Amino acid sequence: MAHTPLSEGFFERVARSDGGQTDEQPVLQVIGTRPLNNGERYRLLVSDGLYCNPWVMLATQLNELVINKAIHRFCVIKVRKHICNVMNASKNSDSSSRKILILLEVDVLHEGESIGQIGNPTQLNQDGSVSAPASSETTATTPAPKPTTNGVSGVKRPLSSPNVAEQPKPKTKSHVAASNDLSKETIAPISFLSPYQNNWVLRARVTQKSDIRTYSNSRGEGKLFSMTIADESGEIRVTFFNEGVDKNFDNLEVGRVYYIKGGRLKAANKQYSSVKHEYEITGGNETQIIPCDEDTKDIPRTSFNFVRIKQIADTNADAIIDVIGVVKSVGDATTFTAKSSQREFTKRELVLVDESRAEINLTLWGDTAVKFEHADNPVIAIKGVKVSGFGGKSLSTTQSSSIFTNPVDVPEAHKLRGWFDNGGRTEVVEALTTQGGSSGGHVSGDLGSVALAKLPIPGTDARYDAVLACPVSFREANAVYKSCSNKDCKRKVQDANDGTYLCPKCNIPNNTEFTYRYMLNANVRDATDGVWVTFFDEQAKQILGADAQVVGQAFSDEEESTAHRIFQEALFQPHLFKLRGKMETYNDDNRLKTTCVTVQKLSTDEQINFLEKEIARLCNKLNVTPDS
DNA sequence: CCCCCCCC
Repeated sequence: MAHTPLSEGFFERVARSDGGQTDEQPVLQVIGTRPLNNGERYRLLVSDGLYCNPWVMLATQLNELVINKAIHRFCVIKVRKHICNVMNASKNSDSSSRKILILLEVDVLHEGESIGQIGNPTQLNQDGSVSAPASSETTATTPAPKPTTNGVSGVKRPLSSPNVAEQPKPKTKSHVAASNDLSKETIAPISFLSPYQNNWVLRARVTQKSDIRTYSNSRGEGKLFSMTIADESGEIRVTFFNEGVDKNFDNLEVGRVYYIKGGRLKAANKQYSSVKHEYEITGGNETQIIPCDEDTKDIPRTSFNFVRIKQIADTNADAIIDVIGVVKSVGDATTFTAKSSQREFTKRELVLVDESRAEINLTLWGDTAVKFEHADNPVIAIKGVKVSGFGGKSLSTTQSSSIFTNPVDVPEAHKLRGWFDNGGRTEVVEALTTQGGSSGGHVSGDLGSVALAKLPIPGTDARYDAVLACPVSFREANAVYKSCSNKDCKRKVQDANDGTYLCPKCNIPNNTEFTYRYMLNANVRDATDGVWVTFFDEQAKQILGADAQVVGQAFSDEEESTAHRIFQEALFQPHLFKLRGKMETYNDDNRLKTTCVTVQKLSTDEQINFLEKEIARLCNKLNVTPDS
């Protein structure tokens, strides 16, 4: 079948050019495709008729072409736009630099089936170089390449075209290097790593390094640290244990480039890491790490996968993500004792904001919390921070989080700096974390209005809603009850009508004492609706401004008017109520029961602030910008 | 081989 002629010799011209850039728009044939990182991007085996080049990647925006099979085996393409990434294995050895072509714009000229393979192309050298003019097919006289078990680069793993991939490759350069000179070995791109390859050597920058952590479990105890390394192709997490910690921790520096050879690959558990790679490396005795002090400009300095703050609203709790934001406010470091474990903790709360018009609370822990003293609104980038469901959504550092303050190599940091200093500072944005959170449990659903707080809850979980509302009516008569006088017992006592009160729980005989406590039903209303809410002692006392003893005594003394005045004065006072909604079955009826968890009296400024944030939230939801 | 990461 007739087809457009291939641009014969194109790969040879690329190989022989400086930097690999040509002005050509070559016509090429795709011999095979292979997904990398679970289809995150595609690597192609491509022929120009004379040479077959495995170092071709499809730009991710063109993934669709492979997925919908527009690009498949033996199809002929015209490359409208491409770039060439040169990865230097060694500065002093041009022949060992590898040129990776990334196809940016592609037209598919012919489907593949009816064409078949065009010509009999020769595989390029493993480092992407050309040994001899393709016209002189003298491959038999050139030294054989290292056996494919070498696996240095991933080339040996057949793409979808074994007949081509397994052809003997012409080779002029030996890749057997002295073990202490990794720089002479062929370098594998990180994104190509898989457990099916051995003997790889990476040239990668350490972009993040954790502290050393010890652990103790049923299998014993030990210590470990992990780091993220990156090259132009991607990033991967590397973990060292025990002796590996002693051997490597002090020698590894964040920001520096190393040759790394040897280590076991295993599936990465995404649950614990934000690093984008299907696998991770476990270092062992065989692992060699040697600093690369040559020109390393080609290796990226950072490897973040930032999630915009607004996007965290839709991110599951417990996810580990990378975040960048301006520190809008910094709390003090505080130390407290956890009730459950009696252990002492130090934490510090920050508020992070970004251009997505959203802000979120971030809790730092331990040493990180103590040392974080930046009052001047720095930009911080965090690699590996945990999303928490507390108070809506919040963030919490873990021992493997790394914080980069005002990072110079992160373009987003400069953009954020500019945004914050030119108006962002005073912009009203949506708060993903309700101030102070709710008292435990998980928060879901919308925050902000009584109408939303009244919606039934599917399932059995509780829902927490923060509303700015006023009490408009009280059930005064049943506002207080006589409770057990025992400290911390809130049970209602039975009045024996002989001056003694029996608590069914504490069972103190002939107890003449009791304590008045509130269990107050109030109708709480905002512009959207009203809802009946139960207030227990502490919260009721806050809105009424009087102890239950005062109200109880007034009722008991038949001075209802005294009690009534207390209720009257509490009407229509705006508060920020945290409401807890839970479905309850009552007479076969499934209805929402609402109790008040916290009460906060708001100043006028605070009320305005709350309403502005609520407007910002709604605008974010509708994707509109509020008129100022 | 970790992966607990804390509290309201």
